[in-house]
Amino acid sequence: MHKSKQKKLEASGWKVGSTDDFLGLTPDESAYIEMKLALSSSLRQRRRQNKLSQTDLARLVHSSQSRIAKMEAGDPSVSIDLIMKSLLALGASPKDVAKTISSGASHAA
Amino acid sequence: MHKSKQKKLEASGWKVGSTDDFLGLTPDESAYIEMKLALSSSLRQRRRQNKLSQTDLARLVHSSQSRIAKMEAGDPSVSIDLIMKSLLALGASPKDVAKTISSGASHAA
DNA sequence: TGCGAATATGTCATATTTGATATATTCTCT
DNA sequence: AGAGAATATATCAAATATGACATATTCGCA
Repeated sequence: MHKSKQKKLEASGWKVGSTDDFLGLTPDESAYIEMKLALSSSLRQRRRQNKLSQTDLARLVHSSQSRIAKMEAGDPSVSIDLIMKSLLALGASPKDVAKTISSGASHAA
Repeated sequence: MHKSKQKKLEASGWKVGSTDDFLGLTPDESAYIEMKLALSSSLRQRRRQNKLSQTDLARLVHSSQSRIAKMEAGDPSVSIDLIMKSLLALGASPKDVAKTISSGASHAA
């Protein structure tokens, strides 16, 4: 995770310290963000596979288009809870969720 | 949720009636609760492995003993986000989190 | 190119989650 | 059994997440 990823994170609205090792984030923080981003992109992928617009999905999960957009962007204002609930609503199983998290993880502890 | 999983949960200190025959829960809802309970019991397990009291862990994650207790109880008032962040603070990796979710899941897709 | 649909971005009132605090209950010893 | 630590439960003000909405931007395609 280096320059290119930093850009992504900053672009997503995460406040990122300026220069340090892992972008000024503690290992915990970056692990958390990694999981969240993995889930976010999984959500977009599944929504598209199901041929739904963000508006469609919003109706399905009783939310709004703007919030779906924010989920998929990994916006700091959305909780992992909400992303997970949406994934489940799209037919994902807990095991699917687990796989997503695993695949997003860069290095284990 | 069947025998083997129920045993697992009970072994990690949980009084589990049954999860997915909770009355009136949609599959999504029970899947969500399953994940949450799996993470909850994993938290307790890890905290104990590290020989920390709830008060110790509370200090570690800048929370309070009562909230740790609620996390471990799977209280509806605590988010999965918070449980995950606490797990990471205890040294769990995203892959560990994924494994926990998988092991708590009853039916794959 | 232009038009319409999809998606992104920003704000806001309301709802939920949070840490703190107090207190009750349950464990763990001797 | 009794003391002290650990954990559970309840409540509350403050912080954060939420859906709704308005609007901007990007996309797909004829």
